[in-house]
Amino acid sequence: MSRTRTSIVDIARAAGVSKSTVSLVLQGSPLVNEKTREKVSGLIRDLGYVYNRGAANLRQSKSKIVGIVVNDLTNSFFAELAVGMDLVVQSAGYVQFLAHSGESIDRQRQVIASMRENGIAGLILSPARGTEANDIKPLVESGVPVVVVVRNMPGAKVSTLLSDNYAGAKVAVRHLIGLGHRRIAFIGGFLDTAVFADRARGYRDALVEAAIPLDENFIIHSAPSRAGGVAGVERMMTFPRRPTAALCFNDAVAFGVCDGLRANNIEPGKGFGVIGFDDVIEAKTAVPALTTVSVDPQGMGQRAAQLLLKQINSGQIDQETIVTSVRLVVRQSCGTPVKQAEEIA
Amino acid sequence: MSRTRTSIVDIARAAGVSKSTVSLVLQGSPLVNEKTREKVSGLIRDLGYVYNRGAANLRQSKSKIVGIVVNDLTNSFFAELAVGMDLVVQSAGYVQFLAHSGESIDRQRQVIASMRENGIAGLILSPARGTEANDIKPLVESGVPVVVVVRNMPGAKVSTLLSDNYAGAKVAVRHLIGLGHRRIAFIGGFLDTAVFADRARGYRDALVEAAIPLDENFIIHSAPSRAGGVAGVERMMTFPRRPTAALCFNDAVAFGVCDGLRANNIEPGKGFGVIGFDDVIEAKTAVPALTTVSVDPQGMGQRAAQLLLKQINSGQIDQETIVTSVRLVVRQSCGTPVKQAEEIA
DNA sequence: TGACTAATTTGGAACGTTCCAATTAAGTAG
DNA sequence: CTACTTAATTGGAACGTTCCAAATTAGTCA
Repeated sequence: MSRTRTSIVDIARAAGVSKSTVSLVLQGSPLVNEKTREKVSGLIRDLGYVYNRGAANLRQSKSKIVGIVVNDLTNSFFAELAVGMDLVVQSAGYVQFLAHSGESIDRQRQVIASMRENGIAGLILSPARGTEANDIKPLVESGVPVVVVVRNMPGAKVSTLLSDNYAGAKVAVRHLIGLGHRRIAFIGGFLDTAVFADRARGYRDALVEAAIPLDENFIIHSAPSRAGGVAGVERMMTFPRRPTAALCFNDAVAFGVCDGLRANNIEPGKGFGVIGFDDVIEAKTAVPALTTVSVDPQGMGQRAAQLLLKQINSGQIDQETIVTSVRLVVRQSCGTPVKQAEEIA
Repeated sequence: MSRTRTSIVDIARAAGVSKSTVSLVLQGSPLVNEKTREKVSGLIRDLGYVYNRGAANLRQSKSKIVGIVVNDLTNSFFAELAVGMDLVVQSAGYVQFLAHSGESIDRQRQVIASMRENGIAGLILSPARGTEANDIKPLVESGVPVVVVVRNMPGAKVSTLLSDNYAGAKVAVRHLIGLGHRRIAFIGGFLDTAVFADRARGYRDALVEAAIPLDENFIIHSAPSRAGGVAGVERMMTFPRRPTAALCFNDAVAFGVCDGLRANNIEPGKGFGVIGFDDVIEAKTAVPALTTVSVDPQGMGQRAAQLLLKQINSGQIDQETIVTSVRLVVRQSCGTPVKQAEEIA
């Protein structure tokens, strides 16, 4: 029950050696004699010493901490994204501050400031809606590498990791067209985001490509959540000539759409084709299993973290934009046979 | 593009004042003259000074960082739990290290060690399966307050926040019995957890209470996930005399059970009653809306964080165990009318 | 043995704060 | 003007590391 935690000099004193030597041992330096190393290591164990990384950080003015701010942790897409980051960050010997902005810009600003005070070596940001380049400008200018994921932030001098939303939407709609659908809706998503714009563009272009006239009513925006999907179906049901299939903004919306359809006695996959976007874990086990554009959130999180760590370690903060490719995973929510192999986009 | 970040002495020099004064300003001390305060504050803004909390922590040997380790962030129950904690932790001016153990004890041990080196003021742990009191003993003994949530850890000298799993299961089963069900299954969960034990006990006792003979086969354990729910139904379908309703280990399992039922052409809520546990966000919007035992994960996270902060601030680490009450939220997955009000347990 | 090289070890200074005791400045009462 | 109180300000030590230049010890060769 020692009141004050034992430090490097306590170890030094106990070992009859200088604090510098203990420090060398801690760093695994080859300069220290095998005998003394053993003695010191033993004492470190016995005295229950715990390294004070804060002190080290101060001295070296660098840290082994990265910040991660995610707009919505309760959305499994982002949760998985975070888990992917967690994985590589931990394994690289770093820890994360991981915070949830809840789509609040204020909150996001606050938490980034707080992380900055605590000395992060880098930041991964999945920005809240409406985030501007200015919001992270001071951080960026102070030389801390920043990686923006999922949503892009025009004007920000940072690296960005996006999924190929345009291509994904396009291939999904093509798939529906290939199955004979002509009246295809696009459901969910806020129109003020770049992600929405890209996916909607892919949707439109695929229709144009097949010479299918575009009905702007068929683009139904709503919250990008399960509830939003249900709401979208409600709206859709009021149309005189209803769509026969829908590409959904994301998987959450797609699940909501399935729920909504059932509430209207339409069985998803039978009377109506549903395609999601993201491929969250549940997409595979849901009934019907969801045909969706796989973004591999966990993999994306990993790549983002790797990108950040690369920049941290190299001291090089170049601003590359990486667009990761996506693939359509065909399952059962469009009524296609179960046995069909997963197709590559 | 200054290479070295500006510090308190830079401000002091610029203001023609001593670093001590600047420090006082930073702390909002009433001792400093209004004029100098203004001058200093102005320079702090202009020079883009950012407070180095690490240095302060070193001096004061305390920190404004708490650690949170969660066993599975991809499970929305835990994600919401984390969000609740995030909320109160941030608002109290703290930041969190938030990590995902993925049910790996090794990982958990590692990450806790790492957090310790980085100097956390307290830890909230939702332990990985099989965690032992020993795993956090050194931390606890060094005087860092620890709050364990959701799963309890016998033998650990820490505060614990649990939901009333026993009562929740009991009231749920009573509800099913009240609806006329006699053959009721309990699906999902690993049998080596205390949570499982408590819920199963509630299940059993409710049956006993109604003088319904217990069929041990009806306790079907499987992974506490959506996939586990599907698997549970598969098993159940092989029984000669099948249950007519099920209490599920958690909502994820319940959703899986619904999926599995549909795959067998049974409509949940019509031919079969389903009750979940937790009341995650999606429970309300799913179709059928899930009748479930509401644990209010977000609220629970908040309470856990409050408990921790209380201990941090008071320096008092008493080990209280709080069992939060739960309530049955009746929705549509047992076929009860939509209009029925939510009942209090 | 002496001189030289290689292998270890070691004092401080430094990182950016806080905090205490002490100093200086400004009022105030006699 | 002195003595005293109150208001502001300040230097320096301390927190636990790292890092550098320098010192010590051991080893080797002639």
